[in-house]
Amino acid sequence: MAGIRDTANTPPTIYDVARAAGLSIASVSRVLNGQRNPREETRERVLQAVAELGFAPDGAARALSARLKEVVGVAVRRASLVEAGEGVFADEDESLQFPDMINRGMEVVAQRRGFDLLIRSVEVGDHDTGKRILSLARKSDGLILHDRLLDPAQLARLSRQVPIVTLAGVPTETTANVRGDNRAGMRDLARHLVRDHGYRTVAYLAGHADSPDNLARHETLEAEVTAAGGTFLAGPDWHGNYMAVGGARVIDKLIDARAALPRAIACANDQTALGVMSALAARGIDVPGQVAVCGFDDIPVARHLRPQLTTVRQPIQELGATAFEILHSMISNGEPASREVVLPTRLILRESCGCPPEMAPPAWRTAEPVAEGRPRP
Amino acid sequence: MAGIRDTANTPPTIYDVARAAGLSIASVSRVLNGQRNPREETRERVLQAVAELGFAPDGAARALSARLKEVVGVAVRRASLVEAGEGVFADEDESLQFPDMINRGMEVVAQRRGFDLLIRSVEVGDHDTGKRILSLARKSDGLILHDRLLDPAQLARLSRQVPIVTLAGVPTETTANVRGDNRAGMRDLARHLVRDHGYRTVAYLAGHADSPDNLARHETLEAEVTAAGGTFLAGPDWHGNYMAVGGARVIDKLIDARAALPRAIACANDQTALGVMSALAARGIDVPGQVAVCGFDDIPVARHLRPQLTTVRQPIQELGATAFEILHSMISNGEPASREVVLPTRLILRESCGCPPEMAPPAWRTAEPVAEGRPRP
DNA sequence: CTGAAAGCGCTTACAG
DNA sequence: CTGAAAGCGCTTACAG
Repeated sequence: MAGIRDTANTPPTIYDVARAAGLSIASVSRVLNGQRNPREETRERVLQAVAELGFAPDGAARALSARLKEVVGVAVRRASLVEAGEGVFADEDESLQFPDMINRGMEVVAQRRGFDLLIRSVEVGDHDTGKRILSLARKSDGLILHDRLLDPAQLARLSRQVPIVTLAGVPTETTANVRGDNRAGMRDLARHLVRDHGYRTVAYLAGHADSPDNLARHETLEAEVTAAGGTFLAGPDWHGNYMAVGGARVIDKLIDARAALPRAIACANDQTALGVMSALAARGIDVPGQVAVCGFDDIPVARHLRPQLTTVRQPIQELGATAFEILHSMISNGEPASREVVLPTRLILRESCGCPPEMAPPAWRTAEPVAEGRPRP
Repeated sequence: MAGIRDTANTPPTIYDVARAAGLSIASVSRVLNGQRNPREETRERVLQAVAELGFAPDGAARALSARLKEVVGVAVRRASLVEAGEGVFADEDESLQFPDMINRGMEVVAQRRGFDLLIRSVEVGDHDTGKRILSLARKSDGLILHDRLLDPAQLARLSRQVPIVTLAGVPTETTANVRGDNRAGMRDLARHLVRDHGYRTVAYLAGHADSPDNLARHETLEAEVTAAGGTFLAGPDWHGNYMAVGGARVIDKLIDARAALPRAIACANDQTALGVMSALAARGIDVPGQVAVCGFDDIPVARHLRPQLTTVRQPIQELGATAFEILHSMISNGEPASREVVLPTRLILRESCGCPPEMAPPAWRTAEPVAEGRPRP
């Protein structure tokens, strides 16, 4: 009962402040929120009482009364056990750098507006996914959804009640979407592989089948490769899940089945490429000598892999920052500043496609890396 | 005014449910919270109304009334511009894998208890750091603090009002701390470098000076190296900041000053080692041939670096999970299940210390990696 | 077992 | 400019 923390030592309320300042709670509230213009003396007395008591308003009470929580709910997909591999504590995939960096981008701009991020992971396919997202929504002023967490009907229903921005979806009548320019990015990559390196057989190792980004990357790569007269590989044998294990599994199966590998593999994202390179290395297959491997995203590890990963850079933190800003506009104005935002991507050539090693220091050591971003045949 | 979202289409309240079910709001609340045992018919009517309306209780109202927000505030340190380097959008350091993985570990166990994480970054040294953390506390039921965010006096004061668990501090009368076993981990690493590899000069590239973890690692390394008759280097020239830029800067300065480099450098954490290896590579210095480099943490990228990074593994996600569980015990019982938890660490030998390449597949592809964790001279 | 009412700690019209 | 009062949407004694 007598805990360490003095149970009587509960945080002060606005009533305590009012009493200490000899004023009403209304005056305290006004001073604290900068409403009207209180007399200088009133101001000072309030501020002094606040400082002495160490007062800060209770978030719940404030939210209930002001009808604003200053909280944005962020739902991230948690890999089901089936996807992540059996019995393995998949450290590697638990480190989803892409979503983590997006969240960081959101957080930075959220601070400026006085908002915080309420993070919740949801296991997709769970029958109560809808409920889990709804309850997250009721703890926040709006939602940012990573991945495809809800089916279109659920999304349509929920988005009529609460502002929602998606990060891996498509704009709808009631939701906004933020993404990178998949087609431009994949087009640049495809042309580099086919024209600059002359690869004739190129495969696409897919991400989630229900992901519009995945679809766009797939279609663009296919179009470019076939337009150039090359052979394009994709389909059931090439289905990954945006995670390293997914990429590794595809390669393992292919090799076990003694299938011929393509000259180049473009992966749905960097995490997948990481798994692919690892699986190839385990079989003694040289990258890029025998098989070239490329990713998408340019997560920070990409340049530290062996070989360094050629990829398409997305402005990851800006993706998050933009998603927050759009959501914020929906929360404050009732409608989004924009219904769809597409951020530019950029081809980053490193070793894994067959280009020479990158000699420049990593990007974080120089203002503008010189060796990156220009095609080197 | 007429936004896309029907402004009238506001989420249903418990009154709407009560009306639809022909019952009082008290009954609705009881059914929803499983209090007492309502009549079966009552239950059903409520549940049906809830489903039809898509009702979920407002988080703020629930929190205010129940005196429980089911939210845990997580404060992470944001690098100041000075630390992160001038004018650089430090992507690399913005991807702080260690804290992100800790948060993920917290999040997973938090879900089981119905809690969510409210994430806020705070710039340390900011004069209003205390206020920022206080206001975060008032939006949550308790706080988990990464890094040293508050000075002891601030911490003591705040922790009397709200449950706090630290992750890089020391236990106090009112707070609990969770950490890895720094001494055991560093001792194993030190002995490996000195005894197995026979290195005679070893430096410690420090993290934040105010970090107890940093201090313990420093002291242990120094004790082991000198006990073995080796030369130990540390001090002002070797001050990093737990980030890649910090490690790189130390190396750059040393080389610019034409200082002799030690045979081995043990870094305060992996992120620092990453910067060190990058700086050495840029100067054409071979790792581990000329200088051995080791880290601490074993973040997921460590095994993908070039050379693969030898390091001390901390159970990163368990660190987060444990911090949450302790905090939860403080929230529900008024006092912590334990005031200090020390989790075991484990030496992971890879290439950067001079050991042969790791041939086993990465940990996430096997249940228990065979080639790791045993000293190989 | 159920309902009417109080109360959680704020903000904000409404008077004065 | 300031205060008394209502109200935000719930939960929970308290009656019945």
